[in-house]
Amino acid sequence: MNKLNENDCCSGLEDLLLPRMFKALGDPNRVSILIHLAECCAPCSVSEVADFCPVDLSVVSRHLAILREAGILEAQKRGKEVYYTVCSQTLVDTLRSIADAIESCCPVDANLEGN
Amino acid sequence: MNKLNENDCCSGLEDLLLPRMFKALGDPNRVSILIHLAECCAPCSVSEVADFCPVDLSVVSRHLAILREAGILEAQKRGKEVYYTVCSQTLVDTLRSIADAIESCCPVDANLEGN
DNA sequence: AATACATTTGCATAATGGCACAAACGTGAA
DNA sequence: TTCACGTTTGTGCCATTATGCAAATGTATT
Repeated sequence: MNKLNENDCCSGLEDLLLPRMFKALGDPNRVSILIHLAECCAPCSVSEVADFCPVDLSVVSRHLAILREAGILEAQKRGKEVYYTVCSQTLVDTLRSIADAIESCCPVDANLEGN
Repeated sequence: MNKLNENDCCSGLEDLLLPRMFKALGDPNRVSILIHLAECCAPCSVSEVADFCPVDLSVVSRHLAILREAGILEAQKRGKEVYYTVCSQTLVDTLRSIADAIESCCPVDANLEGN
């Protein structure tokens, strides 16, 4: 009858579920930018990304910055242009770590059958 | 030199990166609610969750509804109370699917070494 | 039916976020 | 230096959202 058994199995979750990262992925335009960059498989400049986005170039620039600050994208300046790429390894590792933490905490999906 | 090789490797990403889900995880209070429910490992009523949240009970009720509509939580009514639990299996599967899709698209983290 | 309790919903307010436009900044070339 | 180009930043507008409080709803008990 341990109704509130606060085990610390999900201790890592607090460090993984960073609102900044999810906030960055909470906007449709940013998601489509991310997908575009992932499909591109090559660094894209701000202007190139903007060609695929229905919003102003300045807005795209801000979206890219938000994704970069969230650790989802990486930026590299080459001359006048700034090229963005997906931090795929970081992103993949983070997502899997979150999945592992949740799984280890709530093993068999012990959902609403209790009590 | 295929600068814009639009391969469809990440085709599944569009169906996985749903803004509603990430928007739900983009709020600090909702994240802490989720972590609390995960640590609880047992269904929690709205009032129980509210005891751990600095905001009003009505706000907690709304947060729980948002997480439920995002497919992150599950609700079950028992008498006067509503018990929430984490849809851990769904959540874990979704996160791993996203990770797999990104990984298969951008294999070795082919980041900023191109060109 | 009347009451008590848990939750949800209506409403107003303050904060945040996305957007376009214009101006500023940085960089390379003439 | 002057210029053109790519990007970022300032600003204002509008939509969305988080919040608290009060009222309404639902549910079991008396």
